[in-house]
Amino acid sequence: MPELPEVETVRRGLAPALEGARIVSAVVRRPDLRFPFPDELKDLLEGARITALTRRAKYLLIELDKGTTLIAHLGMSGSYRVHSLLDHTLRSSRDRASGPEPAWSERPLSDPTPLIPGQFHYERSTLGAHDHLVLEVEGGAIGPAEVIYNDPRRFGFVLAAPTATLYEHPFLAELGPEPLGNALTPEHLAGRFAGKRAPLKAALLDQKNVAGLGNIYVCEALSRAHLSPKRLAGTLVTKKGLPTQRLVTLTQVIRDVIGEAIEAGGSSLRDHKQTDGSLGYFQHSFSVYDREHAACPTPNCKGTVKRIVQSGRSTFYCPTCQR
DNA sequence: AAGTGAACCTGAAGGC
DNA sequence: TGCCTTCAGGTTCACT
Repeated sequence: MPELPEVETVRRGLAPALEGARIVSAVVRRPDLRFPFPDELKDLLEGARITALTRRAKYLLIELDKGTTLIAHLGMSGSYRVHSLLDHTLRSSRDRASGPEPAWSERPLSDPTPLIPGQFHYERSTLGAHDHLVLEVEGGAIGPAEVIYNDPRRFGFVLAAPTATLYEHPFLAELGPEPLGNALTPEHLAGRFAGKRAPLKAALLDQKNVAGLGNIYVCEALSRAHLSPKRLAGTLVTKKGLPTQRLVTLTQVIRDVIGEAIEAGGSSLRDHKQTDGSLGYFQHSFSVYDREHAACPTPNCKGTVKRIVQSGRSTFYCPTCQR
């Protein structure tokens, strides 16, 4: 699922449950995802307080008060869901304000001890085969809750790194600038692209050049910039190593696309849901992604969106107006 | 050195 | 219905 806007949406969805919360229990339901889980992950998590929940590129960074930060990646199919364990009365009054009653279970836990004195504790959500990590937390903004990581394809992972040297971790050290940060400039990209013979599609997917773009948003950015995904990256740099006007435009549309997608809650393909079960809606704004044979959305362009394969992945673009 | 393709997994969708 | 193929929002590794 996840490119930068989707991961940022996940982060925002998890923050009310996790930030400032204490992890009451952790269940690790298999020994590994793409990589083995850290040794004693369960012991590391249980009793820890989450002091910050941030994001870098497509990585979620879960900072614990033990001097350790978890580096979590969603791979292609990872998702989190949050299941409130709040008292029935509290949930009812809150949910009445914003929609229909949710179908939570009212059966009490086998352990009748209330999580918080005076509150009733409801049954945990039913777990499926691909629910790999289950955290029970309390003390975040929404109170007691379960946070469950699901990942059918298991391309995602959770690693632990010392907080003090977090950004020296191999997965973070070489990342390019955040698309919405000040470090992403036409000059930066000119420096990265100069002399490069890789097609723009591949150059923008390379996380060392700019962080957080994936197949969707590269296609969308190139469409808006009217640049062919097959054009060589080096052609956007002058002989003196300066950005061309086209590269200035490309830099701006990357910001625009990513910013708009975050505001829309990301893109929901194949029924992917946010942490609260709702859907992002940026997919309705796609210009070209997954729109093969559709009319090109560029004003006055009579072209048709075409699908090609570049380095084994689908690229969607309009050959008429993207040059 | 840099650039391309295969590999890692499961599940959904489409063709026959 | 069922079987087969293809494809999927990512990343790393092994080859030219």
